[in-house]
Amino acid sequence: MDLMQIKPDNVEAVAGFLKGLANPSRLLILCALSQGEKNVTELIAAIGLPPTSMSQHLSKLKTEGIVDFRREHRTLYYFITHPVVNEIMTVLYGHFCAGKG
Amino acid sequence: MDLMQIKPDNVEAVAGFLKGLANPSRLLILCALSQGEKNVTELIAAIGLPPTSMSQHLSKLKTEGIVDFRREHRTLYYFITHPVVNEIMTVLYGHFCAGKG
DNA sequence: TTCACATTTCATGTTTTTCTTATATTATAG
DNA sequence: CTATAATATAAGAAAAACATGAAATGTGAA
Repeated sequence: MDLMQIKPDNVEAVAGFLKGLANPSRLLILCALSQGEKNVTELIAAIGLPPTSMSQHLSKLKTEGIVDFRREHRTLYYFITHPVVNEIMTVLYGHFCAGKG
Repeated sequence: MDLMQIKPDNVEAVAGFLKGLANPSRLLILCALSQGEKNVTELIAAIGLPPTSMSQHLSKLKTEGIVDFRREHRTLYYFITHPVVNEIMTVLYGHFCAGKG
């Protein structure tokens, strides 16, 4: 059973992806986006983060290829692009949150 | 579909867990341990990390509850304890490594 | 054009991570 | 008890992440 061996070539990419996820604010952002796309103002309202901070977190998520956005007039709608995000979030939810309230 | 909403109370714990994983050296350590327990010397040989660095990474993994060890004479055998680790590694492998060599 | 809105970028300070070197602990052998 | 092997802890500096406030960008409205 050798299925989960990550190749050395890929290790940096995987670590970068995980770093993208490994922050409380970004996890909340991804939870919000897992329900569907949201614009920055909506995310700020939902999570209670200063606009500047929100923008930087979104930028980091975008750099890692985890989210992308589409523009509609002045408004940017962010959405999850990385297909593995929902899988991982589901696994995490199942372990950390299920059966706790 | 609200399955992957992580509660605010748990967000710090989840982020901490992900930070434990989000490092190239620690991913390689976990890959090695996913094949079964290994002692520190074996891990050093397998991954090529200075002993001090290895010890510190193992310590961090232990702090996050991701690994534990058992002692046998002078030798400490580390193993993965956190049940969600293998699930996550499998998801990551499937996305980042499968079909690439 | 001028103004306001939505969002980003820049600059800066603080905290966290990571690496490195040196020292310490623990267990076994002699 | 002394020496050595296996591993951990301490302490330092360098690098990355994070938060904050000020200024800038791009878009649409008047």
